[in-house]
Amino acid sequence: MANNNLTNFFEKYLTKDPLFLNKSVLQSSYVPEEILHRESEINQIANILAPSLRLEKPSNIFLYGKTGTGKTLSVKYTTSQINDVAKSKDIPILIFYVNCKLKKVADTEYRLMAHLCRELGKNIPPTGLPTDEIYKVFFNVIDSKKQIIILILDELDQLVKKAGDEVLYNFTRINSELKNAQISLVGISNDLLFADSLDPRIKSSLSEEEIVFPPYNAMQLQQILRERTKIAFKPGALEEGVIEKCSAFAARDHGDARRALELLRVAGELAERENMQKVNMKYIDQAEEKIEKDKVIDIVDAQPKQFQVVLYSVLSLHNPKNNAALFTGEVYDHYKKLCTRTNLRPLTQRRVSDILGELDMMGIINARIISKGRHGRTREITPSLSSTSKNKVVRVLDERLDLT
DNA sequence: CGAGATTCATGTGAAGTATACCTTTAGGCTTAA
DNA sequence: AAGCCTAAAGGTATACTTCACATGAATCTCGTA
Repeated sequence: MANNNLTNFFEKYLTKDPLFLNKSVLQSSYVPEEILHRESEINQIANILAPSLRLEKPSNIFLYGKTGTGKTLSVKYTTSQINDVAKSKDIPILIFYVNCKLKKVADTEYRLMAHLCRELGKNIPPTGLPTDEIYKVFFNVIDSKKQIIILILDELDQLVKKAGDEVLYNFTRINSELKNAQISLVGISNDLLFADSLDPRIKSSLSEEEIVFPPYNAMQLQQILRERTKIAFKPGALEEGVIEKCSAFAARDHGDARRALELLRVAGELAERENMQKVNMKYIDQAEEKIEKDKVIDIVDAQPKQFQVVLYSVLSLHNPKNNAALFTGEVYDHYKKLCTRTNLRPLTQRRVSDILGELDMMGIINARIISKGRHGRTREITPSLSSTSKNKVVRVLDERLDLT
């Protein structure tokens, strides 16, 4: 009879009136027909990249701006237009988009190059080849004919932080060795101070042009949301004031449009699940919470086991009542105990120290290095999670780790 | 009382190791003439 | 004799370990007011 219930459920589900017309419009990968409030930035990018259509190498560009200010969107939009023109006129332009943040895709020099070569149809093993070998492959494929290559490196700061700036140096240098093709780089970073940490030579050649993306304000966010909801939702599916609230939420911290859209989408999903005819305010609050939780859990889930154990150690030692900071030593001791309990070979403190640093970079914990004077130096660690998502993370980790 | 010297608990950089994976090469076996 | 397969050799990237040295403010020491 459980089956009957289910069939019932599904049948009912089908007869239900969906709130959404086209949910994909709210996803961050969606590129709308018209991009609001970014005309001047798009124009600049277009101007800079336009020479590529005449097979001249465009200047390298560096784009800055906080998350969700439309950097990626603007670049993708402009380059896809270029691509269209190039296709129709048979101009040889190759455009690559690489997100350097994705682990296992482009977080080291080798992996970035391997990824690019694979895009070009070459089969590159995940390890084993010398890095210059990969460069050679890349070089040869690219230089096989006259063409312009536009290489977009999103979240470039992540790559440089992990792999150093040599990669960029190689890219800027490679142009002088190419006989036929030319590469231009489009770097995207949401860390405004990032460029200062680069080698000055690299910095000057990489940021021949610079564009800064300012955050959207609440009014602009509202317009953006309105445009998208027209396509995404059934007319009248949103209660009065919902859009305003979403944009206010997102404008509060640095005008993040991606966040506003996600908020709206998740709120809609929650409302639909509860068979509501309209999305009202309370779902936005719920959505806010759900998004944070899901995001963290996705990240945590994708981590290697050792990272999870270290995180688990931090979370279980942490006392939410007094929110006292933890120190590396205690975390490590507890971690070792956890390892024997889960039959895992413990890593050295050296490594755990690095792992804590990486967890900090991911924003799951806060780790600040302090000196306690006579009592040495250590990291001062607190989890940076709301208590609900912390509990959920602990539960997920429990499940993951106890199996062994 | 205050300027240095000391000290502690880790941070951090460099170099080394283990593992997993790659290509190349040489030897041995099979096959076809 | 040519062709194919296999295993060994030689090479690399990555995650981790080992070793050694660096840090930086609380605390101690000791000379001086």
